[in-house]
Amino acid sequence: MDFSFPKKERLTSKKRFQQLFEEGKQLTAFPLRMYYLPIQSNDEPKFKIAVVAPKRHFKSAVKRNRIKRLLRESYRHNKHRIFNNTKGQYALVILYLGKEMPTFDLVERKMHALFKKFLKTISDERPI
RNA sequence: GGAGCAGGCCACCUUAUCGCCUUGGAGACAAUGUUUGCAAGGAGGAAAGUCCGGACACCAUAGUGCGGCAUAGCGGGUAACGCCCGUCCACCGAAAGGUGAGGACAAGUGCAACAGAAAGGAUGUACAGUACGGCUGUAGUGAAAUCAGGUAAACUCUAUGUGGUGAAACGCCAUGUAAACCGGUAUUUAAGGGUGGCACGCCCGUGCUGGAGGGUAGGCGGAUAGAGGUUUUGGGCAACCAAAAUCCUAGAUAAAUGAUAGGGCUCGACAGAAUCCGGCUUACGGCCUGUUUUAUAA
Repeated sequence: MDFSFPKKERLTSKKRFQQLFEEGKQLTAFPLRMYYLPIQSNDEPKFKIAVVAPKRHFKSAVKRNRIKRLLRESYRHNKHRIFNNTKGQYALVILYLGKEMPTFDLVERKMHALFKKFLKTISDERPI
């Protein structure tokens, strides 16, 4: 299984970010929230993703870094779950809504739940 | 040992697995990019606050004068400083030691509780002296009573310094339509306008000519080898300076340096580079050295 997380799979365009928050749909598995939006691009990978820890809740840069690392790590371990079961390309943002520092275990469990929801919603949206 | 004072050092370690960023050289695709595996490197003492000082870049809204602002014993260090070192003085402390808006009241203006006749255009009372002039001395209140009085973290004056903006600066490339955009040159300074608080000045015009511009948060440069670190020698009380040898030590851009599992110990605080340096300030765990004082209680 591919556990890598190269730069190409990251969401880096500011334009995309704006678009995602304005037009994207959201799913929540507290304390995680996902924004997603289908995209069309030939030379880009299946998913482009970014993680966010708001400054509002965590003033310390060290804590924000820690949360983002946990989220990235969790995504990296679990991305095969959505890679292998979807068609089309998506841009994703995963937001941490909580106000307390999470443990890795909690983030893992919530990430599973979030992906499950995501897969279900995607297949419902796609009448074949 | 207790209570202080000064200075220095460290910033959990380690193994495995899975990952991230940069650089180097190798292979493949193929044209300077993608990809595969390899090697090396990968946050701080404060990276923080953005409070001072510079480097660098751009802008006549950049110049000149006034104003404003900053600094303030004396001497030295430095690229520079409001920083650092030495030293005098004042204050705090039993001491080690610490603190410091420490220039000028002999330019002008203002202010001064209580006490006191009177507090800044002085001169009342008593006594004594007398050149008989509120002229001299003493007493009395007060921190201070005519003395070149005190006070400038009072206005003020003196000396020195000071343009503004800030890497989202700035330069280049790509995409792409016309005038507006920029440079050169000729000519005119009339009205009006712009301009960091004011004045002067400066800029804005038109013709010709050459180049290509606006908008875009695409890419590259700026951008990491530097007022650099370490050691030795020499100079200096010191801050620091000079010479030689040696080392290369993050460079991201929605932003890398991590996650999990095991082991160990003294059980890990504050905290994450963003153009780069020198300081200051604030947050904070631990260890060591020197030194002052106290005590013989365990």
